Amino acid sequence: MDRLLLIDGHSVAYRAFFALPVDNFATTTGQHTNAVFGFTSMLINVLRDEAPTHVAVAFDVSRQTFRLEQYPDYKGNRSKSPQEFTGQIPLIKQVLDALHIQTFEKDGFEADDIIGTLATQAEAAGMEVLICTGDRDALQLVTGTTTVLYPRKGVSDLARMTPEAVQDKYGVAPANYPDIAAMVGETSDNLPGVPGVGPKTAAKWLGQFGSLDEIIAKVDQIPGKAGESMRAHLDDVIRNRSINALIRDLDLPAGPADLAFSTEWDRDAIHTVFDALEFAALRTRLFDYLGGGDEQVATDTGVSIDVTVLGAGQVQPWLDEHAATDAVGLDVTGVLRPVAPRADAVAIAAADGAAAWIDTSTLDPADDAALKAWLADADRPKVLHDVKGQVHALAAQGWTLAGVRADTALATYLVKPDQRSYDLADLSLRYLKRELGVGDDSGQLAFDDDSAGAETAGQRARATLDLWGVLETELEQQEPLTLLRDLELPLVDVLARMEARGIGVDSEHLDTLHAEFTERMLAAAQDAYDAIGREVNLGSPKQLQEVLFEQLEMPKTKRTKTGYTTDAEALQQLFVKTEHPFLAALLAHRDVTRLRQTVEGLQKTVQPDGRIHTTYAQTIAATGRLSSADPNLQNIPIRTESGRRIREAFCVGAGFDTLVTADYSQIEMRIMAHLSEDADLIEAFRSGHDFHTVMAAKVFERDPSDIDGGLRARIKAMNYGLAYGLSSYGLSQQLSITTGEAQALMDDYFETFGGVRDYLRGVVDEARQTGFTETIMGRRRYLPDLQSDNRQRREMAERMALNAPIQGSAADIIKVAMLGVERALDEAGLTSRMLLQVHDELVLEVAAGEKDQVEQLVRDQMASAADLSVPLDVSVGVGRTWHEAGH
DNA sequence: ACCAGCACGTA
DNA sequence: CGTACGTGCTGGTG
Repeated sequence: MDRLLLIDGHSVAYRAFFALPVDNFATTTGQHTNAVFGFTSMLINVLRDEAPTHVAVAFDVSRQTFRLEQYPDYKGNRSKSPQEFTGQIPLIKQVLDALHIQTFEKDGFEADDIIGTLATQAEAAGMEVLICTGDRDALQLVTGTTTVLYPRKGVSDLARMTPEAVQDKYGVAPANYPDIAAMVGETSDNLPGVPGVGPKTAAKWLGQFGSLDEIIAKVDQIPGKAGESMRAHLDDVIRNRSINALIRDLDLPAGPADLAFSTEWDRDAIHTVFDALEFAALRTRLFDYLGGGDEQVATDTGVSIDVTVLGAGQVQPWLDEHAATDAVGLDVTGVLRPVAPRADAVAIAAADGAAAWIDTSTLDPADDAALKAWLADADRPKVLHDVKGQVHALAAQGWTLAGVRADTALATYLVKPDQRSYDLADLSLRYLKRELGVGDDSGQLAFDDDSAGAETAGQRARATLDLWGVLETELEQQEPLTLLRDLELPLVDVLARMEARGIGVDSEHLDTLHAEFTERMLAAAQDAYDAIGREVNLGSPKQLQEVLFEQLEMPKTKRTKTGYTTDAEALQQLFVKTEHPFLAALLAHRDVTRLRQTVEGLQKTVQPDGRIHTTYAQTIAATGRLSSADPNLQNIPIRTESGRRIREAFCVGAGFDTLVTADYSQIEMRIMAHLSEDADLIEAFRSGHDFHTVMAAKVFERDPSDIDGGLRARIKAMNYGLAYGLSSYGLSQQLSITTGEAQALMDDYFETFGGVRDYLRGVVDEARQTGFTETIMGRRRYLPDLQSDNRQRREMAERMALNAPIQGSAADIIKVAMLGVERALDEAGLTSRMLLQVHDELVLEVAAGEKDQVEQLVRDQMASAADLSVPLDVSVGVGRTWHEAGH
C-alpha cells in the first residue's frame, strides 16, 4: 500500500532549533545549522524507519493567516522567531530540493491546513498517511490509517499517535481533540482556555454530552465552579474551536499521487548541499540508509562495542597485537587533576576494532611494566581527548605518556575556539552521531560494576579515535594542524608540569593578612552602619540601592538591568558630589572585603605540600590565551598596596633560591606595530625611550622633554584602548574629558599613526569578507556577528575582530616562549623551573647558583619567540616573593 | 540545588 | 559606549 509522509516543516525545524544547542551547530563561516541538522536528522530517521512511498513538506508562508484576522492575539506570545532560526528555513528547503522532496506553502494558511488537505485527499485515495509535526492541532486528522508522529523530546524520539494513543492520552477520539483543546486552551498558540478546566474535566464533559455543541447548548446544566467558569468563558471556547479547526479542502497545485518519493537522487546535488552545511556524519547516515542498511549504521542510541577486560599476563600480548603501529584511542579514568591525581583504569580502542580495558589496581608487575613501556613509547601513537588531566593521572601511577598524536579537544578548539565546552559526549554526538554511554563526566570509575566502567571507557576511547578521524581531514585543509602539532600539543606537557609543581605559599603570611583584612572589614562596616543609622548587607547591590537612592536620596547612577549601579566608579562619583561618609566607608569595605575574599580563597587551596597548584585551561579563551582556575592565579591583585601584600605570600619553595619573573613590555602594541607596519610606531619602539612619552611627542609634535604627565597619560590611555576598539566615549570616560576632546585626540593620534588607522580598518574589513580573523601564527577566530543586523551585536563583533589578532598573537608568542624556556632549561640540565604564566609574564623558581644562567636563557627564549619588525623587550625581576620579583 | 546579575581582580 | 578571563556574593527560582 502507498504511504504518504507529510511533514510540518516549520514545526519540526522549530523543535530542532530549541532541542539542539545553537552554539554547537555552525559552519566554519558562522552559519547556524542546528535546525537544519535536527530537521534532516529526523527526516532521515523517518524515511528509514517508515519507508514512505510518497513525501511532502509543508511550510507556513508568513504570519498573516485567516486565523490571525479572526483573533489578533493568535500565536501572539511567540517571540519573533530569532534570525538564527528563520535564516535556516531556506537551507532546509535546499536539503529537500536535493532529495527531490516537494514542498508546499500557501499564502494566508498554515502548514497544518496544507497537511489537512493532503491527508484528506490521500485517505480518500486509499493511502496510508503519516504526519510529522509538533503541532497538536494535527491530532484531529488521526484515523485508522492516518498517524501523527509527534516529537516527544528532541528530534529523535517520536510518539506514534494512533486513534488509541490519542484516546489514551486525551480521553477522547481524535475527531474530538479540537473540542478538548478549545476548552483547555493552547498556550503555544496563545489561545486561553477556560480557567479551572483541564483535559480531564473537558473529556468528562465530552463523554457526558457527546459533543462540544451539546456542551455549549446545555452549559447551564453544568454544576460547580468549573461550570461557572465555562459559562463565563464561552466566547473564548467558541472562538478557539473555530480557530483550531483545520482546513481540509485547500486548492493545491499538486495532489498526493504527485508526491511519489524515490531515492534515485542526484548525488552531486546532495554532496553540494551537505558540503556547504558541513554535515559529514549526516551525509554518511543518509547514504547508509540509501545503501539499504547492509552496513552497520551508527544509531542515536549508542554503539555497543566489545571491550576485553585484560587480566594478568594479557597486557603485553594485547598491546603487541592491536596497538603496535596504528594510532589508538586512549581514555584514562580516575582523578584527572594536578592535585591528588589517580588513574583507576585505562581504556584503549585500537584501529583494528579491538578494545581493551585495564584496571590499574590489579596489575601484576609484568603487566605494569608492559603498559608503562607502551605509554612511554613515542612510536606507539595515541589519540586522547583533553589529555592534560590524564597526564596527571598517569603520572600518579609513575607513568609518563608519549606519542600523543592528537588531542581531540584541542583540535576542536582550534577549529571552533568560541565554543564554551568541548565535552567528548557532545562532540561524539555532533561529529559521529553517536551517543556515549552514561559515564559520569568526572572521569570517576563506577563504584561496583567494572564491566559498565569498561564499556563506557571503551566507548570514550573509540569515540576519541573516530573523532580524530573526522577532525584530521577537517584540519588538514587549514593551518590549525600546525598549531596543534607544534604549539598546543607540546604545550600540554609543559602546562601539566607547571600545574604539578605549583607555587610555594607562606601560609602564615596569608593568615596574618586574613586577620588584618577581617579587622579592617569589620571597622569599615561599622563606619558604614553608623553613617546611616542602621545595618544593611553591604554586599547586596539591592539593599545598597535602597540606602543610596531612597534613604539618602542621592542622584541616580547609571542604569543596570535591575536598577542603578553601585559599582566603585559610580560610588566614587557620588562621593565627590555628596561627600557622604557612608560612601567612603562602603568603598573601603568593598576593597578590603575583596582582598579578604581573595586571601580566603587562596588559603583553601594550599595543598599539604605547602604549595598552590592552579589548573590551566587551554580551550577556554576564544583568542588563544590560557586561563587559570582553582584557584585563578592570573588575577592576583597588584595595583594597590594592600593587594601587593597578597603577592608577598607567593614565595620561593624549599630547595630553591629565588623567584624570577619575566614579562614582555607592551607586547600588544609591539604586535600592533608589526602588523600595521606603521613607520612611526615602529620607530617609537626602536628608539628605546619611554614608549608612551615618545608616542605623545609624535602626536603633539613636541620634543619628548616637553611631554608632561597629563599628555603622556592621554596617549597612554589611547595606546592601551586601541586594541580594544576604544570609542571616543570610552576614552572620554577614562580621561574625564568631553567626547569632543576625546574625538579630537583620536583624530590627532590617527593622523600621526595613519598606518595603525589603516590596519585597524583593514582587519575588520577582511574579517567581514572572510568571516574570521587570524593571528600571526594562523590561529583563527570566526565572527559571524560581523554580518548581524543588530547594531550592538555587530559592533561588538567588530571590536572582537580588532582585538583577536593582537591578543591572540601575544598568546601565540608567549606559548612559543614557554616551549622554548621549558626545553632550554631541560637541555641545560638546570633544576630551575617554570611555575606560572600570566598572559605576558612567566614566573620561575630558580635553584641556587642558576640565577644568571636562567635569566639569560629566559630573556633569549622570550625575545626570540617571534620575529617581529620591532624588538620583543623582556624585563626580568628577581626576589624571594612574587611581589619582590615583580617590577 | 541551580542560575542570573552584579561587582571586581588580572592582562 | 573596550578586549579576554574566574570567582564570590545576593536573591531569585526549583
